[in-house]
Amino acid sequence: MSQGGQSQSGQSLLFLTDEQVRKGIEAMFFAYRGFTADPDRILQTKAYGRAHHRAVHFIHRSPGTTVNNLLNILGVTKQSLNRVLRTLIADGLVSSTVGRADKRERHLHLTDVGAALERELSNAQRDRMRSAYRRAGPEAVAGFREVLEAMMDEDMRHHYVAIKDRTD
Amino acid sequence: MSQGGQSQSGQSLLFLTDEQVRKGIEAMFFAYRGFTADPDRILQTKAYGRAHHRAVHFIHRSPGTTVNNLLNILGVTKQSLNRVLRTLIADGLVSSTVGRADKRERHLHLTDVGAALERELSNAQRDRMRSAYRRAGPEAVAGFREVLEAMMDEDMRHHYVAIKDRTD
DNA sequence: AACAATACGTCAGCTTTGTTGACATTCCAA
DNA sequence: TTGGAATGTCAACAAAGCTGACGTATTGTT
Repeated sequence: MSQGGQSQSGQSLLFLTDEQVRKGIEAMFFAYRGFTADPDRILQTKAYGRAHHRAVHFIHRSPGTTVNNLLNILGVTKQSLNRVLRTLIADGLVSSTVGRADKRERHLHLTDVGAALERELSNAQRDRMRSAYRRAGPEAVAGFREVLEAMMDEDMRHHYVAIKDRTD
Repeated sequence: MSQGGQSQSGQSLLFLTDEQVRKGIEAMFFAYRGFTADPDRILQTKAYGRAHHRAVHFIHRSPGTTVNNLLNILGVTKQSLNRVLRTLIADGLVSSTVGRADKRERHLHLTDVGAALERELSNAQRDRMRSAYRRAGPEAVAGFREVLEAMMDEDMRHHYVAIKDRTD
């Protein structure tokens, strides 16, 4: 099942050798570092962290979303998210309004200041993504997305597809 | 520069709209969670964390590597890495031997027990990667890798390519 | 031989971001 | 109407990153 044996099994399966797969793993590791590097640099100057970025991103993405919904998307505990939301609300980047139908829920929106931060972070991250896309070309990008989608957990793919459908 | 305007600019640039790029960003986020989910589950049962996984992975990858070299690859401080290495060495998963040529250096190797853990973690992560590769197909995989490489920081691409050359 | 630089380890203390546990409020269904 | 489920908040703790300071052994330079 290891290196040597598989190299003889024809070209169509070559890309599935352990070595090839492991290289994909490392590519994922190094690329994710680059992926977060630019926003991280910006956040550091503002006493916020990656968790704040994620919250701001998905609130921008789905305005009026509830805490619970955000929880499911981000995959963290509500206590962990709450700490982040608390500072964002205190700093006036996010507004939390009691639900009309269900008063237990809080609906989250970005304020103008919050939207400005979101844009700054997005732009930095998008620039890198865009330049990677340009260098790799459209077909590579299609493959990139296909593999990423196949790599997600079922439930997350659902979130991703839901989002995709809403805005495509 | 936003959604509406770009959709008219011809098919060859369509994939560069803000929306398309943002979707790539979210794909990256969700996929990375899937990417680490399986090893994380295993690690949790053994009182180790993702940091231990990374150390074990790269020691397996480059047997005999020095602490300093590992530091550069992982992009963390020596204090942070040291905490992890200390427990791995104490638990008998990693051996640290004084360098022959330069006695200041410590060369790191996995013990049999360490190699066994590495295999267990790798297998879990590779299984997911392999199945994603299968579902997406060879061309998608090539594109996947191209985009990831283009997304890395320069210095990290160097590490990645160096590794790639050694084993291809 | 003396001195600076390098490689590694460690201590102390702080930050971010994850966790569990306890609790208040609100809604809904028996 | 009352008890359970759901939503959200507060408190305390853990993992893993960080900076800064320092000690020791070794190497390289002058």
